[in-house]
Amino acid sequence: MRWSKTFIPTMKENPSDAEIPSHQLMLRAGLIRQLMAGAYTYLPLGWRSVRKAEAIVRDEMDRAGAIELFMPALQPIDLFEKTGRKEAFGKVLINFQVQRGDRLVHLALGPTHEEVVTDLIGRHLNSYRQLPICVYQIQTKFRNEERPRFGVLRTSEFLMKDAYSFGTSLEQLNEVYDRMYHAYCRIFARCGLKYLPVEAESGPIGGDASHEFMVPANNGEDRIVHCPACSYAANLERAETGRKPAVIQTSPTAAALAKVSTPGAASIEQVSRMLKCPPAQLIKTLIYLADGRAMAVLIRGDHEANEAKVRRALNAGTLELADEKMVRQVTNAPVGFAGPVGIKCPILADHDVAGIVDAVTGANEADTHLTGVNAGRDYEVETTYDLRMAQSQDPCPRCQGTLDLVHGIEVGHVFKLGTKYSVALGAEFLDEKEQRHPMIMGCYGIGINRIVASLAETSFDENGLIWPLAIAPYEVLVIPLNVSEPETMAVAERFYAELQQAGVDVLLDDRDARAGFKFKDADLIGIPLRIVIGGKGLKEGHVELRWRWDAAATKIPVDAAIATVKTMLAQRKAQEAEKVPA
RNA sequence: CGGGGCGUAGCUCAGCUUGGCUAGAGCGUCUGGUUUGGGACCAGAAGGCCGCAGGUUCAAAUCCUGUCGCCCCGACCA
Repeated sequence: MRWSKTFIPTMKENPSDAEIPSHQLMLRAGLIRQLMAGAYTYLPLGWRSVRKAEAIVRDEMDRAGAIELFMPALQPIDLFEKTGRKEAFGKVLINFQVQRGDRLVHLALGPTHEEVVTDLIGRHLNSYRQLPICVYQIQTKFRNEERPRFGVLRTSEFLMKDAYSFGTSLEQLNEVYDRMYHAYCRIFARCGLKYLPVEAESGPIGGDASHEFMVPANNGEDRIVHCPACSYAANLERAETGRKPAVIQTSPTAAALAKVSTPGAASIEQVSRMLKCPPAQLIKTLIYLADGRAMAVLIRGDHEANEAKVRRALNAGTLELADEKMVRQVTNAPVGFAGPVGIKCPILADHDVAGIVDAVTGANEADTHLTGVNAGRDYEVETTYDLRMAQSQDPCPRCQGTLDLVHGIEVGHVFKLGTKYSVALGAEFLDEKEQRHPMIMGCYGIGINRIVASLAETSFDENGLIWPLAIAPYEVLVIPLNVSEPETMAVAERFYAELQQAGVDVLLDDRDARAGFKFKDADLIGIPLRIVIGGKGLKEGHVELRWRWDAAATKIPVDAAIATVKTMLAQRKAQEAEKVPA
């Protein structure tokens, strides 16, 4: 492509409403333009990168045995009512009524396609002989994001690869799941991303039923813990810690229990300020309803409870914070003054709670707290549990290492669904014994735009983007220094034609602009290999080749240049391919 | 949905506090010339419903009310 014939609106200055690198660079490099909050146009350069990511995803899905199809974004609302997801999605589901003849049709724009695909497969596949099957599509999804942000990272309309597997058994599910997991590793590696598969909340099936694929990035919205020693990784909701149950014994130096008046101080922060003690000295007493029964959960004041862990520790089906009435019932006090001493419900304590000497807790009495509270003496717990969110520096649950807390961008998710949708929509099969069973499903998503955005977010320098060969809009950029010099242009045109013939994605900067100007643009849009033609170099018979990530260019004789470029590209591709798991 | 910020030229922003002549600058664009290896220089030009609506006033980019949009923090995110 000739630069003068395409559309690459680069910008020297940062638009004021872009704050994170990927957003700024994608705008400045002419990859995207915003239409409204949460909706972006992909300009020619950006779209080429998206298409390359899409091609890699498609290639690997096919390789993993998934079958491509294409479902409508328009869906009847009834399907979402049948699965209960109209309520579950709430306002996120874009849906509306349209007039059709004399009636109204209620439609939704697909936020994902479990309903449609389950309905489809359930209608047409009925026998265990036809299973397992895994289908996928690459398609625009719609979600009315409450708060779109970070440029293209969180939008209301986005390109997603979504795959769905249907099988007759958990074994079949696990087999597809593993294949998808492996395909995902290959996809992200081929895209040149540094990625981390992390354990995620797994819903009804339990176990290792869900993994998110994360790209570590400072501006990522998700938080993940990661052990550099053993590569354990999990998202924050899921992350275990390697802390051990505390030995419950009262310190010999323990102070006496004392009541203090704390009028109006109902939060950790208020109490800590009023009593001039650090939050870590306080015990947060949260009253939960576990399957309808009240339960006091003790967490150190500076920590955050993890409800999923509490639910697992209790083996409870449902867990919710108790309302004010229930809190009054078990504590005889308004919300904010609960404590373990004398409380009228069972107690569940986090590991870090029992070791606090002379803790401060609510006194189960309005406007009053207790000091000198010690486990074993003032309240009883048999053992302690891992009930809080993991933190940086926590011990690793799998090895002797310590955990890091990093931010990440979720680019993919594999999930064992089970039978939730097949039961709701009647997708059943007959087994060998002519018995009817719901199909066992898995779903597997990849945010295509996020692949491109997370590269932009993690691969750049002060001059602009740095694309890996696999996702770069063009592989090679040919820059004639001076387009009005016939000798220069003759070489540039020849290179351009020969590279095109060789199947190389090449962009020719044929603009009549100064060299420095072209160099700045070249660095900004980040094409991996740059060929500079003209000036003294050409008179001496050579051109310059430079990788975007290298500091200096190499001089190559004009006649050897094309062969060298081909070799360099081949070598680089081989290098990038080395990182892809077999 | 709670909190905060911002809407003036394609982009970045000044002007608004304390109302007053024809609304400014830099970058970009166009024309001509000089230049030509890291976003050049000179001369000239075009480009504005000062987000929108209403109000106050002799007079509004500026003050008031409403509204729309965008950004950020938080809540939310199968």
